[in-house]
Amino acid sequence: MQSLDTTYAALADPTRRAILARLALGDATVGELGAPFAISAPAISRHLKVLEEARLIARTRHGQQLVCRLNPDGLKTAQEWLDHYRQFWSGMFDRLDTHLKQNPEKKP
Amino acid sequence: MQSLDTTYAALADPTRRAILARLALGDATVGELGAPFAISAPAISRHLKVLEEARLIARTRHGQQLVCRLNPDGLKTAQEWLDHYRQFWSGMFDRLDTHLKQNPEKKP
DNA sequence: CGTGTAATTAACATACACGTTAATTAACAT
DNA sequence: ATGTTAATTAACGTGTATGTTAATTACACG
Repeated sequence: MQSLDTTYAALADPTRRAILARLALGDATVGELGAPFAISAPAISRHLKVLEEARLIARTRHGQQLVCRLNPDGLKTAQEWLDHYRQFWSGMFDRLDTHLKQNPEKKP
Repeated sequence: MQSLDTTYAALADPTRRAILARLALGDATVGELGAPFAISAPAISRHLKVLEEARLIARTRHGQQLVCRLNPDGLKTAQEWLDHYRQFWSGMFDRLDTHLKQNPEKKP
């Protein structure tokens, strides 16, 4: 995948965002990532699968353990879409500001 | 609301992103927004409600019609969270780059 | 006041998201 | 081989998301 759908859907879950926040501090195994949460290992495994399919993380085997690492690809996708509209909104504010300065003290 | 959950969940739906893209071109009524889509008016209405609760749009009555307008609040929320991690990832790439330059031509 | 148009809410069907426990695969140790 | 640990897949329950059609509210107009 890696569509915007899967990326934003992945980010919509607080557990998955917490996992990403943890990974921002450094790579971690699946077990380490799941430890802070009060949910079962299979639940964590599915969250990681969602994050992987959204290209937000990547996993590599290290002997018996799977080490997880952040992957910028997915976030870049999400951010590029947002940036497109941020630019528009900046323009919108500028025009509003200009308009108010040109038509001061006027009642609607 | 206006939590990250609701914001990203709102962005995860392609119909809602298309509505936002349309609104970036200018304000529009509910009817105008729904016209391009092959889904019923109630479905559009619920999409707009989701976008409104995520603070991605705002609606105001204009006589018989409801005019929809983009609202930067929700997107700012989403973008601030992403920006936090973009900074981290930039750092990650810089460190990787530095490492490769300091240890050139070395096999893993 | 009655009629038409814009939009929402109500009631319902169906699919997917997220959690559980139990069973399975993979890697390592004895 | 046997057992242990790490992690996933299988099977299932339940709530929420998304769509439908039918009914309802809000406004405008003659």
